[in-house]
Amino acid sequence: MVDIGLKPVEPYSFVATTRRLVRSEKALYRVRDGQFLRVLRIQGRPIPVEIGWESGQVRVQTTVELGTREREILARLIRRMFSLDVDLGPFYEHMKKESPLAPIIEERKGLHFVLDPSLYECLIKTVISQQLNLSFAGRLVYRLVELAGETIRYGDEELPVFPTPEQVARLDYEDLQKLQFNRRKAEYVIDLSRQVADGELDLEGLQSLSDRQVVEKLVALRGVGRWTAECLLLFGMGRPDLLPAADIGVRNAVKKAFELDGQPTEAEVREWGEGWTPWRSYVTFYLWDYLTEG
DNA sequence: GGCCAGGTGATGG
DNA sequence: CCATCACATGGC
Repeated sequence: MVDIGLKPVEPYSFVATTRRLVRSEKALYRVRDGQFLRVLRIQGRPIPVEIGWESGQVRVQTTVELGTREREILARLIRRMFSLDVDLGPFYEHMKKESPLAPIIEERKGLHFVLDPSLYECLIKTVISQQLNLSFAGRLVYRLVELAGETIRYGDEELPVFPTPEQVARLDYEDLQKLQFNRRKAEYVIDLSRQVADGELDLEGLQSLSDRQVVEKLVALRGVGRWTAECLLLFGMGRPDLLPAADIGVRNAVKKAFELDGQPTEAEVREWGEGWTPWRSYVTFYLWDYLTEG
């Protein structure tokens, strides 16, 4: 039995931060009266975890017995995933005179990233999402999880576990084509998983590199372009200053916020974004939220 | 029915 | 080097 309270750096809004999970992460997060339920791997062992908010803290619970070391790892993972140590004060200060973004940002005070628990999971989900509308992409992720991952029982629920690289590496391209992946995407997902499983691709080793070095390493992989590399830096690593300027969502959000007639080009978005340094990831994230949540 | 989705690599000039 | 294209499917 584990019950941990984790205090975030203020300002922090749990409701705003987890809203995205309800909408587009249904494959892996179950919602039960304001609480989130998902399986996290702690030292390779799948642990079902309940995550909620109580009196100013993130409350993490599981009925599974954990040792001291495992509890520490779990606490650290949750702190990283929910960005509990990120101080957004300087971001709000930096953006408060940026018209017309300031009010959009102000409305979302306390909204933080929710990072994926592993870079592998982030990479696979991002590759699957390439060029697809979010709802179809989410369905493909869920089908992959169902096909390749295991499930574990927690109370009266059967919970999906995101597959390991080894589990996906064992699939054939045709298995994913049957799930309505296009041929090339099936190849990307399986080939990348095989490289991770074989130890050719050390994703966690990227953590020590600069943004530029990470992009350089990742775009060398088949199926990974600049957009995917930047998303990994954003949603896998929580790096604060990435601007996926070619991204259709960012461009549509800029169009909406600045009331432009047409979609801005990648170069135009980059030019505007220069003033947002060193917080461009958070601007991106707030723009996506603005676009999807109004 | 056509066009676009939180792109990418293959192809052909 | 740059423009164009296919890719699976769903939503509008």
